[in-house]
Amino acid sequence: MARVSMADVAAHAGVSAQTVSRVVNQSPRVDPATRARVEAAMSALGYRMHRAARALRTGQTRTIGLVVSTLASVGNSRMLQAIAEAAAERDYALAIVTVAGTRDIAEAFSQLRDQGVDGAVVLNEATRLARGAEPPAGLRLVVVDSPPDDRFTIVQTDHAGGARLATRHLLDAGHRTVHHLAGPVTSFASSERERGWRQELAAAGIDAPEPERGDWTSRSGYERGVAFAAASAVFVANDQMALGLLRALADAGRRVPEDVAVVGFDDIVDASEYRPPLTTVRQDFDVLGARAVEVLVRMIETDEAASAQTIGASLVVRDSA
Amino acid sequence: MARVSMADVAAHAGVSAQTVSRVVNQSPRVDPATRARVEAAMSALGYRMHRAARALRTGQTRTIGLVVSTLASVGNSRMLQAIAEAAAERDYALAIVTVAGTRDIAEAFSQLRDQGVDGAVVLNEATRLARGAEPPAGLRLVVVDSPPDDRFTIVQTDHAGGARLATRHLLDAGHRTVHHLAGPVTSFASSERERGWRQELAAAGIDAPEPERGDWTSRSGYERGVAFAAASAVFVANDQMALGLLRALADAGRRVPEDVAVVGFDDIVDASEYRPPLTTVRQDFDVLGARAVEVLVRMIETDEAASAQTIGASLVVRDSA
DNA sequence: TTCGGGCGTGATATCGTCAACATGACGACG
DNA sequence: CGTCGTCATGTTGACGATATCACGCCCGAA
Repeated sequence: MARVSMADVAAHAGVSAQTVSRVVNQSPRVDPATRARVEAAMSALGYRMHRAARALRTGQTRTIGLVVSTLASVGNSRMLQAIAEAAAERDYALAIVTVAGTRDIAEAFSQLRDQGVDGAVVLNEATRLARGAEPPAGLRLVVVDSPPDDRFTIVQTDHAGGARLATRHLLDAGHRTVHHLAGPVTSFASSERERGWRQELAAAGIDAPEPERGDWTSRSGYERGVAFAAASAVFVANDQMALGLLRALADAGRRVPEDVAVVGFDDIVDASEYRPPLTTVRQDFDVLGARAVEVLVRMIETDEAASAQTIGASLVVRDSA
Repeated sequence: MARVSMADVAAHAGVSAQTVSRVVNQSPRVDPATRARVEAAMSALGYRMHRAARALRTGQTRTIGLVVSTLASVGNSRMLQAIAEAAAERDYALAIVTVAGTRDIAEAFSQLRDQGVDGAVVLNEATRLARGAEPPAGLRLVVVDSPPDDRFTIVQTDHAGGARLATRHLLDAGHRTVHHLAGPVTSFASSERERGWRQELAAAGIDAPEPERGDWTSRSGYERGVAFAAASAVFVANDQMALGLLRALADAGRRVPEDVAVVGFDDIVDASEYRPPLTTVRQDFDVLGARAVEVLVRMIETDEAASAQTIGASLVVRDSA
């Protein structure tokens, strides 16, 4: 019943433990016949690597951390799933660290260091990162959606480009201007989307109206929604706020899309069942998550810096605009 | 820059490494003065435990695994967050393992074993668990929402009770019967909710109409929704399907709640912004997740079996019924 | 023939921690 | 006053893997 170690496998195969190690680590310096014998012994005994032992010796845990503030946002959940799968594919374990209200980013870093992760993906903490704690030296970091920063590598959606697509779509439909319900000022994604919206309006020679600002939740979309009762076109910074806005507009007796056109951002799964089905900008969370892991693992294994990656966003036209 | 080990702390404090170990592990057999000296040395040098080394020696990784099939469901995301926080509070690391299409539960167990977790929480895999792989011997398991099974401990919401609340609410409003849009047959939560609905109807002497069946997604709610155009009251097995149903009813020219009353299940954050705001049964995901971790950690640390736990559900009355 | 070098393999030391046993000091008790 | 128990602390070895060096062997070049 005891655990099977390399020594057991070695004895069974009539070789030394070191040779077993070489087989496990795919060293080329092993005779094919020996390799086969060792592999047979491994499966006969049901050998499994002892990660802790390897970690102790090599200093690498083959674990990546994920720092996330909230999973209430549908996007974060989707990314988490993509990240979990990408990590598993590469045989890395995934350790989750949450950053809740009082527990701040510094504490998250400390937790990562304690757990000895080889690197970490950070979701949505750009501003806190910038303000707050210095990441522990030597911890490789990939941050999703962050302003440029040379302490880590960035992977992001082309928020501004997506916002331009949305704004353009509304302008092309003949609206004289496009209003905006933005996300919180602390969010990089939010400010990028706002920037794209301004750019596209500017390109059309239109003065941007003052945006409203929510906190990503559908409730805030509803609360800010009254401000748009007189608008004819609104670009909303995410789908969940768009949901609230749709209700606010209905309350105000405005029909969508006849009286007001609405475009969201994210394309979360439920967006197609909003009333009306929401025209929105699709973020490819799966690619984003997979890419973040890919970049991080490359940084860990080659010890080279990686350059920033931007993933395109596309417009999904449904009925709300 | 090298890592600070117990030996370094010991040298700094003028004691042996074993004494440092005793301080770290809160052994009572340490003189208070010595303890203070060691603690001072630890903070002076910035000592951190090396988890891998401890794991190698003790055989315990102080890590719990979380097996989850999908995070697309809002409930799972919420639970994950609660679990992450509860684990961090107890100084356990959390490792995520996903069970995607082809990668089945057996593979998840194998992954857990490789990672050497001390125990695991399994979300929503009751049926696969029952059918499929035997969990590795010695792996302590807490399963959320599962039929009784003596191989693991169960933590669950009182789905049936919640469903009865919903059904009762509709009957009390004067509806002659209550239709049901159920979840997939493979889901324990779904069958429990269906059971509660049937019970409450039976208690009122009403024959249960044949339920429709979706797959938890809002899209399936819309697709099955047409079947309820003639209904006057519908209990939907989760909020996301209710969203789709609301759209289907609107398409059919039916007003909610005037023509049809709808009650959902879960109380996800967006439910209050559905049109109309959704009356639904609230599951306390935070408590559920926290309880799962609490039970699991107790099982790990005391090596005793724990009994099943059921968390109550409550009705949140809004405008849809 | 001799020597250098590549190749497959083995022996040994070590990563940081903790379990088990050892030690020395001191006080209680008969 | 000798013996024994308790307490604080130290010493040793082992957990399972791998880095490093060392060893034979065989082949080709000098």
